[in-house]
Amino acid sequence: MVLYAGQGDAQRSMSLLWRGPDPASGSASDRRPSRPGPKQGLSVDAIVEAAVAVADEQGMAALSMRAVGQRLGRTAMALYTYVPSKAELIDLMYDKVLGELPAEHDLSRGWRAALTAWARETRAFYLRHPWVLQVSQARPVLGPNEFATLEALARVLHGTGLPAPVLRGVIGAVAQFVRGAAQVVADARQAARATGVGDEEWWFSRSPLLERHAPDLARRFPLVVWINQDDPPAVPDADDAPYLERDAMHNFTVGWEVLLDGIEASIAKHGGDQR
Amino acid sequence: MVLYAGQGDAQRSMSLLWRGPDPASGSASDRRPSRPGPKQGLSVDAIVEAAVAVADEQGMAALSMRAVGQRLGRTAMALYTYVPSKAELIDLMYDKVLGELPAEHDLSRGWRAALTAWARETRAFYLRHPWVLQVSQARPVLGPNEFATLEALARVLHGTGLPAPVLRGVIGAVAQFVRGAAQVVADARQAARATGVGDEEWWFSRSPLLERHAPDLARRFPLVVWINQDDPPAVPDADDAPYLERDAMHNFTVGWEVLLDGIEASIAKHGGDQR
DNA sequence: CACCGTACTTTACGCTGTAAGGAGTGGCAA
DNA sequence: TTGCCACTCCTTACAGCGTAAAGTACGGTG
Repeated sequence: MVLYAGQGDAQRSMSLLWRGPDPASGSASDRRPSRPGPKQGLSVDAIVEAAVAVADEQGMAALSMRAVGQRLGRTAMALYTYVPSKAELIDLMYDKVLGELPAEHDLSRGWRAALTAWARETRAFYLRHPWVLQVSQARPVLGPNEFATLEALARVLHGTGLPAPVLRGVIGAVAQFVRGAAQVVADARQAARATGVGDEEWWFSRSPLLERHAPDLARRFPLVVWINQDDPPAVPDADDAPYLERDAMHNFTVGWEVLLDGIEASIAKHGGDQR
Repeated sequence: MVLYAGQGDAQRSMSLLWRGPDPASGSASDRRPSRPGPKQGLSVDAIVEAAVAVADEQGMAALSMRAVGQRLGRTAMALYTYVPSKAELIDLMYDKVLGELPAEHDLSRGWRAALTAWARETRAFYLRHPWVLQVSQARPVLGPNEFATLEALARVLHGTGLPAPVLRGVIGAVAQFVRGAAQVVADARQAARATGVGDEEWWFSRSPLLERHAPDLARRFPLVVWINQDDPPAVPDADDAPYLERDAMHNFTVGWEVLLDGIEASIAKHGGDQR
């Protein structure tokens, strides 16, 4: 078996992700208690925390090594003493914030209620840390909190008695739905902040232009017009939310109901042997 | 009503998106038939086509004005004669490739079959142009093909008789599911190409490290282990597909079934008055 | 006290989108 | 025919990015 590139970095990456509690600084495993030279003024934890703050406040695009360094009163290059590269820093950020999600859910009122609570928490989490949505889904980070959140979701659905391969598909669908729904809202907020133009004003400025360039819209795309014929019914949680967000909240609740009913049908089909 | 920034660009953007057939070059509306100065060596269409080619071949990250210019034998700045900025170019790319999607679907065998055909086509489309997944969802481009694809999807589901607000939610869920499922595969391919490490080798290099740093995985996260206990059943379309992609295909079919059953339940609830 | 490993800094490279200004082309009015 | 000038396309420039390379200053250990 030939070993490919990325192996050395994987070493560093794994020990950073799984490093134990951090008494003062550095990682517990590869750090001698005393060493020559100046004292360490930073720590991996401090750097990750600062990076999360930058990303939360200014978005993933503004997350630069220089920006993180500046927040800590250092240059960009100082960070490379603690973290091998920006990619590993993002992995650490990702696994750290995943720790905010609860590991347990109340199953006493059935899986539908528990899964809905999970969805609401996860949605709120994504909107609190919208940059998480830009972390690639392709290869898992394999950090402790990533495993913990997956375990928590699996625990909610395990009681349905669905066989493992089906459960994998259901978990994927559910996770993707919440992620996608949050993405739309996060993108909209990002756009509003980046351009300084809110959704409502944006639409008011586009609408007459569309009318001019495509006056026959209603004839060419009758169903698009029909679908948007009326405002969404009020949604309890989002009375004060701006334009697009109220719409997004409505779509979220409708789509979520569809998904839950679909899971119910799947349980009926594949035999839920437990309650 | 105060008009905000972005208005002037919106003008240009709209006339580029909705410009009629392109006899030789330039846009039909704001281009006089003859003009002083050197002949135009490029055209908006040629630039958009070249940009799509670059993005298809090298990914969104490699799409630079210099790269597009080079493919056309010009410098980056030459493009600015035809296109106001990179943002508008991406809008044009997006609306152009959306034109590849079919506008009609065979409804003779019911909405389930038609919607499934739609999903397969859309998934294949995303994998053909993975960069499309990185175009922001927040604010629609309002181009002709964007309307056309939405109309096509609405037409498939209109026959269910679902009321408009519910249909909006269903359309959103369906579109998000396909987009998310394609995203995972696209990200994986991108990662494999960028790092030169395939999924299988990647896992083989990570697995022993994980074992070393977290030897109690099975005890801490029993359901994560249980869920992945066995290989996914073979899926017809993806026998030759690599590792992760076969898994992704399985999840896609399972999740899709869940979604279809959920829509069925929604029709039963909200009264499908048509067939 | 000298040594030398360490924390951190400065400098540098090639990349990005695009503003600014310059060069050469060619239709049209004088 | 000449000169104008709108036009296409070019070169140059700037501030920003991740990070390699080299330099500086600190301080525990021989």
